[in-house]
Amino acid sequence: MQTKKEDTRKVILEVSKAFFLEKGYSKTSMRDIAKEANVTLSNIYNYFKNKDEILEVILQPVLRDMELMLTRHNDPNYATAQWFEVEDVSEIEDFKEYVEFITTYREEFKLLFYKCSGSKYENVKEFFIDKYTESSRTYLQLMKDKYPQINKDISDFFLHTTAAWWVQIVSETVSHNLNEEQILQFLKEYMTFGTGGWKRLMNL
Amino acid sequence: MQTKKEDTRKVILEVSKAFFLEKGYSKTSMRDIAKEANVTLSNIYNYFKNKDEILEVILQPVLRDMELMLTRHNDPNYATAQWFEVEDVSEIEDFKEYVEFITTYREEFKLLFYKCSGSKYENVKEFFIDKYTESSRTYLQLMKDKYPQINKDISDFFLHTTAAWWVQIVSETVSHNLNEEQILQFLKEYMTFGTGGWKRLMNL
Amino acid sequence: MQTKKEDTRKVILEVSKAFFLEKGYSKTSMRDIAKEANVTLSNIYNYFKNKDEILEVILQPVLRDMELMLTRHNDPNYATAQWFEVEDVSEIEDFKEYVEFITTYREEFKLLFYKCSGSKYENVKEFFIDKYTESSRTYLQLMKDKYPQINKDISDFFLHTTAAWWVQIVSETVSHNLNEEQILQFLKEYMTFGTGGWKRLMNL
Amino acid sequence: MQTKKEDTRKVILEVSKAFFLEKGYSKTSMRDIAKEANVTLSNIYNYFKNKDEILEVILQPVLRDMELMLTRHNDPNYATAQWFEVEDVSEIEDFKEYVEFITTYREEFKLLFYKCSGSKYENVKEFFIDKYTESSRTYLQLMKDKYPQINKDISDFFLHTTAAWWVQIVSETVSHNLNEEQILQFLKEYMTFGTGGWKRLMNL
DNA sequence: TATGAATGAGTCTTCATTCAT
DNA sequence: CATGAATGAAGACTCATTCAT
Repeated sequence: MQTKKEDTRKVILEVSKAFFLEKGYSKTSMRDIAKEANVTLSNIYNYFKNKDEILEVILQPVLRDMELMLTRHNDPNYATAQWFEVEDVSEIEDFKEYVEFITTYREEFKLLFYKCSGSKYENVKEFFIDKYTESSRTYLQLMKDKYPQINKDISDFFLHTTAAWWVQIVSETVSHNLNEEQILQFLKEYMTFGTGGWKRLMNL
Repeated sequence: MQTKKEDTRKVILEVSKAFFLEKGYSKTSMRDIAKEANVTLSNIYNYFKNKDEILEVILQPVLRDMELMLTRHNDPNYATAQWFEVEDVSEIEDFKEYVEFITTYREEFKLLFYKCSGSKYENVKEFFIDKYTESSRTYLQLMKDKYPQINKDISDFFLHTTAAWWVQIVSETVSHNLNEEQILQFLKEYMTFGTGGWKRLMNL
Repeated sequence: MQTKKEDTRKVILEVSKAFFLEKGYSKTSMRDIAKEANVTLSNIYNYFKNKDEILEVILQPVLRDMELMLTRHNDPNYATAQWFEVEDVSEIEDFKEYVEFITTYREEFKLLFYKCSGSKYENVKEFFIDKYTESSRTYLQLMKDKYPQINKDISDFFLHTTAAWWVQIVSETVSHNLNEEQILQFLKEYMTFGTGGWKRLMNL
Repeated sequence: MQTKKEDTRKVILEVSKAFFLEKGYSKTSMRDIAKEANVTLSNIYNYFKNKDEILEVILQPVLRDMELMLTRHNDPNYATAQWFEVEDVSEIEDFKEYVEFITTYREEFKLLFYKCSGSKYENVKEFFIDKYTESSRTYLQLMKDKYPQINKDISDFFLHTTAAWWVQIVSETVSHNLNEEQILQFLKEYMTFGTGGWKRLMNL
């Protein structure tokens, strides 16, 4: 039976994703994929130039949306409106967006954070943390402008650390298969803790 | 000419450590090590029974001391005396111990946290996080006994998350090559932030 | 130029068989096979999953037919009709089957009985002897029912020993390259000797 | 502590024997031996020129005595006095010698028959069978001279086969750890069976 | 005699990738 | 698009043996 080109491609991707999630990138062989996808080994190379590219294609969507999200959150207009001014944490708007994001890309995140050692993405975590740190830095600057009495000596490393915490949270939310409700409950705790922490640290 | 056994052993260990740090455990081959150490491949096996054992020997000291530290910190007497009752964060005693620990084992930590996928240690991080979560849980229980008005609904996942944060911090302190002073400054921020956060979260 | 898959496979099998017969299983290396078969070492693994499987494929037919033969001969109806009731030994029916069996699988038997130490078949001889002993035991029981005056004290070890003799005979028939005629002559002697022996031993 | 030369040698031999029996010749490494014998690996080579020689020394006594026994039994005077003229099998003289021989060299026989594949002795069985066949041939010739009416057409292969049976028996007696009594009982069965067989085969 | 150190040729096996058809 | 066949470099590990001291 003849399969349409796009179908084959899709099957390869699905099978690869499943294997990567199950055994990890480097412990999945092209042969594994070929066999499970009912495709000849060599035919895979008609669709993807190598093993790395398969992973690349799989991760492309998350990475793109992540990028988008991060740049959007770096927008000054967006940034200042938030967080530690809030009393009732559940009011915060972008919770929903965040939760949806996580649940949409659950598997891709797992892949990204736990299963791609050996590939060129094995240091993605660092990359995101750096991006997020950058984002926090900008935000903090805005805060300083707005509230001049603020503690000015927050180290870059501390920012880095909170960013890392955040990324860690995303990856664990995903790996522990938290459902939407659990995520929301957790986020409240996290925000409560976070606002308390930031306020004290900033002498607000 | 006869090289003293301990010399060769040391060279192998040093070379291995360097390679592991540079390229990661699984991308370092026994041949790499042999060549760089000016030793025949097979001779390595006169010193270590396999690749894993090399890593084991390298990591043994950190792991032992880490274990010691963790069990000591799990002592209830020790646990309650700390943290968010403190006003001036810099008073806290074991900062020094912690800092020394990190600086002593800088490279081993890097190895442990970033470079040993493919070895039997690839899940140490999870292991430590779990240990630490357990430790936090105990601590929280003690707090609840002491302050009955405390917020009782802190989720286990949140505890897990803070534990992960902490482990993350250790690993980053190390990977960013923070010097003692920087670590100390950071720790103060961290404690300040943390006490603020916990107090708010617990309605203290 | 593309060789047909079955050709290469066949060549590998033939070369392997020849080597195994010549040097034994464990002293034949995959390299030996590859070189002699004009195939890359790794290409062998496209046909067989490991060294053991090569031997397995070579021996499969004999083992299957052997199994068949043994189960068929364990049939009670079959068993009692035979042997020491016969006066003229050459009447016995299944001589032909047996002889054909041996001549068909001459080389495989050699392999099986003399050349596969180190492989998972290294204890086949014991296996067959045990099967055959079991078979003899059943047969003897039937005889006891039929001829109550029979000597009842034949030790299990003796049965084992005759079974071993039989298996030994098969393996030697093969290793000495006896032709059909020689086998037949021998079988007559064997039957004559055997009936004489059993009759005396059983007081018949 | 200084060990006397002969002691070391003895220890090496004992340990080797134990290992060979346990794991087989080729799966026992010189290192295994050295470690267990508390001797340095290289020191073994001061006592034996290589691995094969160790086995050689271990097997030397059995082989020598076996040789002696075989040549003695080939003596015409000795040969004719025996076997199928006897009515009560238990009268036969050399049973005791045989049994003692087996029990004395039990372990060496095990080694010889089951555990030395990979060594130069891996075909000892064939060697013994051939010797024994030769012996039977001589004996048969003597019989023919004495009883002219004897069936003259006993094939060499049949002789070979009975020789093989005999050797097989020795090896199994040993591997099944039969005690003296069991050996004796078995020998009676064997002789009874054998005389019955030979008489019928020879038309006596 | 004894030792510690070292060696080199060897084992089987894996895998991403290429190439002619 | 698809296939079957093949490849080469690499992987970890083993082991009898030698050599300088």
